[in-house]
Amino acid sequence: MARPRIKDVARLAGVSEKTVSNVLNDYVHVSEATRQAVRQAIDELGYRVNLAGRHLRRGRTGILALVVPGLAMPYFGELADLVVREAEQRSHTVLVHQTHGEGDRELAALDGFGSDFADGVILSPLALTRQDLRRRDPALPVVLLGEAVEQGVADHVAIDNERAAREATAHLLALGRRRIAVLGGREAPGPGTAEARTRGYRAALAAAGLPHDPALVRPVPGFLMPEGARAAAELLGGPRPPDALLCLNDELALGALRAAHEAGLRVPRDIAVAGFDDVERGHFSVPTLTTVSPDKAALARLAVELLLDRVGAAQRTGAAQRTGAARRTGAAGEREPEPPRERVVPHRLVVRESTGGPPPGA
Amino acid sequence: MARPRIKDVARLAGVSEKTVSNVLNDYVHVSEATRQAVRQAIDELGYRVNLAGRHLRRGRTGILALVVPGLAMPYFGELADLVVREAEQRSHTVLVHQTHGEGDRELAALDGFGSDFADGVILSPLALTRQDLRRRDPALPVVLLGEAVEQGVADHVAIDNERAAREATAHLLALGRRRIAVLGGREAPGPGTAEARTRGYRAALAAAGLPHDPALVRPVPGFLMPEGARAAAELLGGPRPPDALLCLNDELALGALRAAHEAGLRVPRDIAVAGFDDVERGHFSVPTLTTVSPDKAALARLAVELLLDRVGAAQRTGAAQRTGAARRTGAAGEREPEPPRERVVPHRLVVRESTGGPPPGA
DNA sequence: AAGGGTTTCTACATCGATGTAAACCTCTCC
DNA sequence: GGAGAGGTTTACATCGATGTAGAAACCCTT
Repeated sequence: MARPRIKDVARLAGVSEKTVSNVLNDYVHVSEATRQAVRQAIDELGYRVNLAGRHLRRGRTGILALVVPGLAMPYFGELADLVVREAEQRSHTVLVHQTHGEGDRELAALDGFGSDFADGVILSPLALTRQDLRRRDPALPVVLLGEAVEQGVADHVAIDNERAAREATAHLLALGRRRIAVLGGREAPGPGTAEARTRGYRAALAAAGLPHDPALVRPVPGFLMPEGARAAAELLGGPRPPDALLCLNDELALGALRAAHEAGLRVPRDIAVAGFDDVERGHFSVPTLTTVSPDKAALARLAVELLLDRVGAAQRTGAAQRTGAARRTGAAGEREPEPPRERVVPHRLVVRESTGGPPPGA
Repeated sequence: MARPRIKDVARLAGVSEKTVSNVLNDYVHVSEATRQAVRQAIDELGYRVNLAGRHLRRGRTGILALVVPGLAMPYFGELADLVVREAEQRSHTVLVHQTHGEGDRELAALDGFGSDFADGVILSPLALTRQDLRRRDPALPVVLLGEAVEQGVADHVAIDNERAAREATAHLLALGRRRIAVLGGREAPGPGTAEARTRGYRAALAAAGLPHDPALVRPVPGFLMPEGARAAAELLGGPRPPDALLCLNDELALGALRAAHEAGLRVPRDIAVAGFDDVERGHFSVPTLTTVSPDKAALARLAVELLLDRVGAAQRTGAAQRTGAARRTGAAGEREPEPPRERVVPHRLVVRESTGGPPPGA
């Protein structure tokens, strides 16, 4: 009637509970005969292991937390899709949290719920500082996406943002554009996706021997479409309008396309527009969007891979620390953790109509 | 050093473990003095309850599963955003699963992992049959979104799809359009979002005394942008092209806008386009998109509300069945479950440029 | 001051699965 | 034939929190 327990399976198969557990966990020293008997009892009862019990005993949940600004943003929706698939392939489940860009929520992910439910956290931070990351519970495996923080504090996966921005800017320059604005750009030094991309932009300008006009670097608070539309409208309606917009994500770029349309400008004739992220809508916008396309699948794969690797390591030392044996001998689990790893994911510039690329059919 | 347990708090505060537990759970009969002492010990040690232990004991995880076709689809991304927020407000966490429209994955959500991790499941099914739902474990609380299955099998939240489609069609008719195609339409009888919307479409035609041309009902496999583009291209390039496209979601509609553009047609002059879902992208497309806007926040709120209500009920009976008391008296927990509830969420037709609405600034 | 009723608190068992250590086999080989 | 090796199985303790039942402390009443 009620959901069967290991005890019930054991009784039916005429063996001990531990033997059932051994079968469940593919322990080698179980005779074929017993294994069969247990398997049959399991099938007969429709037994499925209870994760609460296993979790309590093992200290692992099989859940990974994915912490992103928001699923309503297509880039993160697409990314979450891939992370969920990837985790699934490795028999893990994904718990999604949204930060809405708020720093304390990012923090909470690191020491709050993170360790409660999840074996590890994949975090796409916007506001975290280096300090925050230093102060985190070192027992919780973390992988960072994007580059909102300095390197060397945790495993980290991202594209080479500076190079990508340089290439995109160079592409616009090669089209003959000379006043290129950066939507979402930020001049501040140090880490941060926006900062890195802005550096790449300036490097490209410098390489072309062009002067830098600070008025063309336009920060935005949230990297959303409305902000892109507004910022673009202001720039395009201003005294010395740009002839190209390098938008630091596709949301901003799609907003900018709309703004250009409303301003009665033709894209790319009057104004060229490029973005970052290669979200699917950019393939179908009018015009289609030139963009820096990160290898999102690789990003997701690497993030999950690095994380599970850490989880495994934490498990091994943690388990050792816990067992009586290790406790007795003392020094067992005190291995130093591996140093943080950096992984760079490939990207490519996809040229579409918004910077003079061919129509999709061509 | 290691993470503190209730035992440690109890020792430090000089009380029993149960008293600590009582403080943690706001049990009333704890003197103010002890409460303070325990609180202080908790703070001092930085204690946080271990969810594995609690889960095992209580039989509840505080996790809700959200099962959708895919997060890469903006509608489900936006919906997931809202569900996560809503669950958070009620101190629950959301686990996301993707079905990619595959029926067995939807099934797995109902009897597989669903009950493993989650207290309940919010499911947006595409392929499930009534049978599938009947056969599910009745102990697992489920709320269905959209209308892929007949009513009466589980709690269910959706807009009135038939009426919505009727209104949208009526709007197109009022513009003078006479050949209205349905992208994603399906003529099959019975349940299903596409079927309901197609019925609404036909009802509107009938009400206007117009004939029905089956060639104008164009099914699509996955409701994605490329499919919308392709289907629209074929219709628009066909022998008797339509003068309006009722697209059964915004993805299809955005794809159709692109196809119209490539066919050299002006929207809405040559062809009017309307969608469903009101994804944010439609506010910024060129032209902006007329769409049926469901009250997504209400959808998310109701779904979580209904689900938690069921979870609470299941908990009460389940708990009763488990305790010695109930087991002895026998008949305690055998209350019949509440019958399935239907909730209709409001929607409205938002008229934008793609059917002749005003530009956003106006 | 005894009795009845609360409040406050604790000892213990329990949720389900698995690690440990040791018992029990079976077989080999001297 | 008995020691030894190694495979197979089991009893028991354990992970951390909480429900139960009842003891202990307290309060009020008559």
